[in-house]
Amino acid sequence: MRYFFRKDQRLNKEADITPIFRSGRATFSFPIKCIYKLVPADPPDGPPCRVLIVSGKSYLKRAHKRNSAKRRMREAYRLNIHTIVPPAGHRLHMALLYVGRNVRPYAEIENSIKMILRDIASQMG
RNA sequence: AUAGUCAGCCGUUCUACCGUCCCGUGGAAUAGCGGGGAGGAAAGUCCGGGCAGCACAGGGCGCCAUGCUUCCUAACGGGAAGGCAUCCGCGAGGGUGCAUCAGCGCAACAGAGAACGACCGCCGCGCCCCCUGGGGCGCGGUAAGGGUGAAAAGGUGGGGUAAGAGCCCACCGGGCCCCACGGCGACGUGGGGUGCCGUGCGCCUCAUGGGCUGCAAGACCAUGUACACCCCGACUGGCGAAGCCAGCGCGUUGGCCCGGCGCGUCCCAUCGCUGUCGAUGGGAGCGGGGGGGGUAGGUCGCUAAAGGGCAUGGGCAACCAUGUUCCGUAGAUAAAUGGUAGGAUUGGGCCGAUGGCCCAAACAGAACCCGGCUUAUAGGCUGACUAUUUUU
RNA sequence: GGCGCGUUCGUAUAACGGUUAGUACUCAAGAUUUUCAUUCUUGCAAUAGGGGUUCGAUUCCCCUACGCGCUA
Repeated sequence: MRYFFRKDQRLNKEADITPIFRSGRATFSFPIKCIYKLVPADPPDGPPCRVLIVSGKSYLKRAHKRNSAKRRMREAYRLNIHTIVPPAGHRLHMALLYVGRNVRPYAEIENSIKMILRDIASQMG
């Protein structure tokens, strides 16, 4: 099994991002909040999931702390996203929001990501 | 040895595996291979430049910034070396300030008075009263004494006087003028003259500099919309015409003025006595201004530059010149530079202590690029110097 | 990212560098009323933090923290 996470698996267009926050479903496991939405796969040969990783300035004031939180979330996502397979013809768009007031250790963040992914998988199944 | 001052530097490291951004190569491919990937402050955005767009003939006023001297620099409100005053420190050293004062303004409360200073006090003269020493009233002189205040009109002593006062004299402090010497200069040292003598802040004045906006600048492609809407537009005279000149009006350099520059077009209808002329109304076009609509995707700008190291020479130094050096070079854009495991290093704690175990790893993350300043920073290193104690 | 602005009692807001930082609402106590409300009287309560200039700083200057706006 290969774990990778490249640019095309990220959300970077406002047209994709706004619908998630407007009409997505939410789940939460401290310190991460997740908002996700199933969309039709168009074009159909893209990746199965695309993600937006956010650590906001209102929770972490210093830039290096925001960077660190983002990197740990991204690493945990990279190693665990293969556990989710969206239904055929659909793609999963999700936003991971860091809402802790300080940066937690990697093991804690990875555990949180696993619980969120399990929750999403059960709701889709 | 301890405590400290100044200047400069470093600011964890190695291996394995899994990843990520850029460049090159490669290819069907997002496979593979090779190379590179945060800082001394990347920060605050406080100064100065480069670069880009807009505006621009030039001048004056205003506004803003700076303000001892000489130098460095692309430039600076930065830096270096100095000068003077003042404060802190035993000291090595450190902090703050410095153009001008001709004129003008302010100095709450307190106090007689904050600048044309008489409340008390001291002294003189006139009048009155008791009566021969005082008291009261009036007119003057007086800044030596009092208390207030952040600040009270140079200080001490003597002469002088009705009482006093730089009113005069000696010494001291400061200012101004002249001369000599030293220094590029700020200034210093010495001599002479002059009785010139309260303080702080601000305005004013003088000199120098500054056009405005900032890479979300700006250029191109794609998508898409609205050739929509509102406001202003004016001509007159001279020369035979074209055109030129003068005046007038409008617009314009983002505070204002002068000045400069640009524009002031054409058609139709009606009326006026012929017309290529005039008036009124309408329309079009052009110019200028206002206000609005759409896109939020991509490419360029974009990273090698006032670069660093070393050597030699110049300079007290900041720095400059020459030579050499495959020493090195992030370029992302909902935004890469990371994660895990093990070891080393440093610091702290505990124990059965020349070892073992546990914990921790400063401040902090590029967003167009440079030069500074300021602020944050665990711990450590180097050099020069100071004070105290001990030894030789 | 760039540019600009602000921070005063619990809340909203004033201030020429100069009394004990003012005003309104709120809050507390008292008076009025059989009681409550209204009204009246009295009181509590603040210059974001740190330095500098000044005799004296909410005000002027510098640094730090926090908040807000504009900008493709």
